[in-house]
Amino acid sequence: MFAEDDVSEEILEPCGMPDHEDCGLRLILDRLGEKWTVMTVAELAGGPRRYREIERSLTGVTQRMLTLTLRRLERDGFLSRTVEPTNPPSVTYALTASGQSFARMVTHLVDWSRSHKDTIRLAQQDFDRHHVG
Amino acid sequence: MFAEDDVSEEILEPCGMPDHEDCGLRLILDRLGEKWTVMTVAELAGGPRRYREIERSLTGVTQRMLTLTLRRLERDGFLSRTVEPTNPPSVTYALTASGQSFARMVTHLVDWSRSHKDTIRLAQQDFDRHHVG
DNA sequence: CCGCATCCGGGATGATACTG
DNA sequence: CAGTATCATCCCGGATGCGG
Repeated sequence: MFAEDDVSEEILEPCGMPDHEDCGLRLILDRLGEKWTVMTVAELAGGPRRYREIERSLTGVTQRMLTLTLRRLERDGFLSRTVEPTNPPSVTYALTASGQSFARMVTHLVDWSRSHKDTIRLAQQDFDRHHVG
Repeated sequence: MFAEDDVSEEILEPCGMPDHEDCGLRLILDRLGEKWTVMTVAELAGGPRRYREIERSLTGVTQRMLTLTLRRLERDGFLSRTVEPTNPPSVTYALTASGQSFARMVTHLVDWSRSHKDTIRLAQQDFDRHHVG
């Protein structure tokens, strides 16, 4: 996938512009741009997890940001939140069908990143050499 | 592609965490999260463009943001910048091979967004109804 | 035409403390 | 355990003006 063959003047939708609002790409891009979204989805792709488990797996996340991230993913319908009214309480998060589809799309991104990161980093180093020294 | 079938506990790389820095996903996510990246790449996917042409096609972009966006894409090796030393100067931008691959990956995102935006918007409306009254 | 420099506001993120 | 509340901070992005 993501072969290096010709692109043949393929026209992308300039989503986000007045004429193309309905593509909904910004919805996804904004969510992807947030710092903890991908890692959270990645963790939940391994199966349902409790709040504390997710927190431990996301090194450096604060409770505030984790809660915000989970709320937004829940709002998008990507994950479900199940509360066990025990004491102490237990809250379990799990990907929905939509969330699993989202997770699979993220996998494409990860694959693409992995196979291009070296090229990109080299290009950046070249650029930086030519534009400072 | 992006079928709704089972996800079978697929494990995503939690890129960005200490143990997984090398996946390079943040490189891409940060770039995608920026406001004008996708539209710029989309415009250039239609062929080489001059600065002024890109500016006109990106409704609402400021010169500052367009220049920043182009610089960062150039730094990543996604586009080339060719200066014609005429008067007034003429600068042409074009996708590189790497940039065309990037553009194709973006197309996947666009396709996914388009086919899920309704579901997502509905989920958001449901959530908002249940969480405000 | 193609930029760069400067100032500034707002949203995303982080730190810390507190609660049922 | 699973959050909420408050304050501090950083950076993206917009507005504006100048320069080659």
